[in-house]
Amino acid sequence: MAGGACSIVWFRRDLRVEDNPALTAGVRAGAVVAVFVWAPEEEGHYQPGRVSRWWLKHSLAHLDSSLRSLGTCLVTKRSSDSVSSLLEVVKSTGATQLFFNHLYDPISLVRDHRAKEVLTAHGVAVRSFNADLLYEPWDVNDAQGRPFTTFAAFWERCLSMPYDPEAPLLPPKRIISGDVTSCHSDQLVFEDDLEKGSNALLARAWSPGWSNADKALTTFINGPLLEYSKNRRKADSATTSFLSPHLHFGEVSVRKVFNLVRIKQVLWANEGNKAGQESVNLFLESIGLREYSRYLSFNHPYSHERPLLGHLKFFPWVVDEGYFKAWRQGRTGYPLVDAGMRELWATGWLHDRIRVVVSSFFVKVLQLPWRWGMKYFWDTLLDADLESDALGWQYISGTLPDGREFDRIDNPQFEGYKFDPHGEYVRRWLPELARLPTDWIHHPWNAPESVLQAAGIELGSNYPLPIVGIDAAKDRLQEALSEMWQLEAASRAAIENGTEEGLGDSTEATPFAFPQDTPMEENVEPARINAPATTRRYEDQMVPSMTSSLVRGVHDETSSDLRTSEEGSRAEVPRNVNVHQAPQRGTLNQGIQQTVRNNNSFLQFNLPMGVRNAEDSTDSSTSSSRRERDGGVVPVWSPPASSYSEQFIGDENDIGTSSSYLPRHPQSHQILNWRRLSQTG
DNA sequence: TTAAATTTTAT
DNA sequence: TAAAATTTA
Repeated sequence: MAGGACSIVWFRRDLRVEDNPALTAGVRAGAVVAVFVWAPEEEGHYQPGRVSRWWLKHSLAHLDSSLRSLGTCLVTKRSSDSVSSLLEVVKSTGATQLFFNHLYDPISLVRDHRAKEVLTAHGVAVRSFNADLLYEPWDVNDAQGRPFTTFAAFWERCLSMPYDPEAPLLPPKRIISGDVTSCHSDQLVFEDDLEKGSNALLARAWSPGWSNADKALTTFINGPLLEYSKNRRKADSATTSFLSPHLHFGEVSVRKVFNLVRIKQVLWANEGNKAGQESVNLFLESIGLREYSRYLSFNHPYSHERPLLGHLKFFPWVVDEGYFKAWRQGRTGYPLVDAGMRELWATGWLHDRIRVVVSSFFVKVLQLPWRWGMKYFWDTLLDADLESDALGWQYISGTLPDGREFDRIDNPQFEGYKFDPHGEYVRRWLPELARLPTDWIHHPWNAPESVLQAAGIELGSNYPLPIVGIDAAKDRLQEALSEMWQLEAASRAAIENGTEEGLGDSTEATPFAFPQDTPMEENVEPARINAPATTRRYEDQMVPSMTSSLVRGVHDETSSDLRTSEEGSRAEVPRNVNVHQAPQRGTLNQGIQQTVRNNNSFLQFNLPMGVRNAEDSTDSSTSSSRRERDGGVVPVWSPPASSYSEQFIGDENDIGTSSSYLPRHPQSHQILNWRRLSQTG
C-alpha cells in the first residue's frame, strides 16, 4: 500500500497491545505505523538509569514481537528530538494521522504539546488518549471545581465518581501495516558491555513485556492479593504485587488492574471475607497513590524538584557528600537502613516499607536534600518513576499538606524490629552482621563487647558506628526548623516591602532547561553479599551524576568504594563523626537569594555551590574519608534544586495557599494549553 | 460498660 | 510521633 494514508501510533510508556487506546484508534483508522522514539537527552536530568534501560530494552523487544505477530512491527528511532523524528516518519510513510497516549510528567507535557502543534501544522491529524489513569487529572475536582490537595479526599472522590473508569479494550486481532519500506529503524542501544554484566542477574527475577505483566497481574490477583493487608509489612515478604515496573512502562493498564481487583472485591464482599476486603482496599489505595502522583505532577509540574509546601524551601538542608555517600553505600551504622541500601544497589528493588525507612532516614536523620535521594532512587530503581518518586519523597520529607510531620524522626532500630523482627533481612544483606544475635541485630552499637567479638564484628572497622545519633539528629532538626521559620518570615517581610516584587515572573527563558548532566559515576566494586547464593559484582552501579567540570574526580572517589568484606574497606567507614558537632549546612538559602537576584543564573550557581561545599568540608569532621582517598577533587552531584523552580521563587505555588500554580502564571501557558490539548482524545 | 492500656499505621 | 483503632481489666 505504497504511501497510502496511514496513521502513526507513537508508543511511549504504554508498551502494550491490550487496552491501548492509541493503538486501537490507529487500527480502526486503517494502516498503522508503530513508532518508538528513544530520546533520553530530552529527559534532561532524569534520563533512565541502568536497570530502567534494561527493562525498556526487553519490553520493546517484547512489544515488537507482539506487533509482528499481529501484522506489523515496531519502528525505532534514536533521536535528540522526538518531534522531528515523528516528522521524519510522517514524511517517509505518508502518514496522515498521529495517535498517542497521555503522559503527565512535566517534560512530556511540554513535549507532547509541541508534537501536537508541529504535526498539526504539517497537516497531520493528531489525537491523544488516556491510557495511564482511571480518570484524567482534570476530571477529578472538589465541589468548587478545584483540584484536591490531599490524597484521602482525592481518592475518595475517585472511588465515587459518577461514572466508572473506562472498561479495558481488547488487543487488536490484526494490524494492517503501513508502508515502512522507506522508514528505517535505528538500532537502539540501552546498555554497554559493562552494564550487560550487571544486568545479567535481573532476568532471573523479572520478565519485562506486556504479556508477562499480564501474567504477573493474574498471579497476584489469584494469590497474594488475599493476604496483601497481612503481609505487606515485612521487609522481605514476596507478597507485594511486583507490578510497579510493568505499570511504569505501561505494560499493563491500571484500568485492567482496577477492573480485575474490583471483581475480587465484589466476590469477597459477598462471601463476607473481611481480610480479603481489607486487602483489596489497601491494594487499590496503592493504585490510587499512583494516580495521585500523576495528578500532582499535572497540577504542580514542579513537584519533582520543589516542595509543595512553600516554607520548606527555606529549610537549611545539610549538604554533605560524606553522608550522602555513606547512605548510598549502606554504611550508616543503622542495619535496617544499610541492608535496604545494599539491596537497592544489588537488585534495583526495594520493598515499599524499606523505601520509607531509608528515605526517611535520609531526610530526617541525615537532613540531606530530598532531591538528592530522589535522584539516586531514580538512577537505581527498576521501577523508577518520576511522579511516584516525587510523591514519595515529598511525603517523607513533610513537604506535602498531608505528608508526615516534618519534625518526626523515625528510629531505624525500632523500625528494624517492626519490619524485620528476626533480623533475617539484615543478615541477608549485611553479611558482616550475619552472626549477631537477633537481640542486637538492629542496634549493634549497644551490644556487649563479648557479643560483638563472638560475632566477629569490630564497630568502626568492619561495620560502622552510627553516622549520626538519633538524639543529635532531633536537636539538629529543631535548630534547622527554627532557622527555616526565620528565613521564611524574613522573606515574607521582604516581599511585603516590595523588595523582591515580580522577580518570580521575570524568567521566561528556558522554562524546562535543567542543568547539564554528565554520565553517571561508576563504582567498580567487587563486593560480596551472600544474597541468593551468588557472588555479585557491583560494577557500574549508578549514582547521581555530577557537574561536568568535576568529572575528573569520579574515579578517584569510586574506585575505593564499598569493599564490604575486604580489609581494605575499613578506611571507607565514615568515622570520626562527632555526633555533637553539627555538620555544615548548605548555603542553599544564599544560593536561592542569588538566583533570584540574578535570575537565570542557575547553571553558574550550581557549580560554585558544589565546589564550595567540597572545599568547606575538607576540614569538617564528617569528611575525613574524602580527604584521605579522593585526592582533593570531590565529585559533586548537582542538586536539581537550582535548575528551574528557584527561578520562580517569588511565586506562590504553595499547595497550601493556592491549589494550582497554573491559572495565575501566564508564563506557563504551555501547560494551560495542554489542559485543552488533553481533552481532545 | 467504661476507661485505660496497647497496638497499629500513617501518602 | 501522635491519632486512631483495638484489646484488656
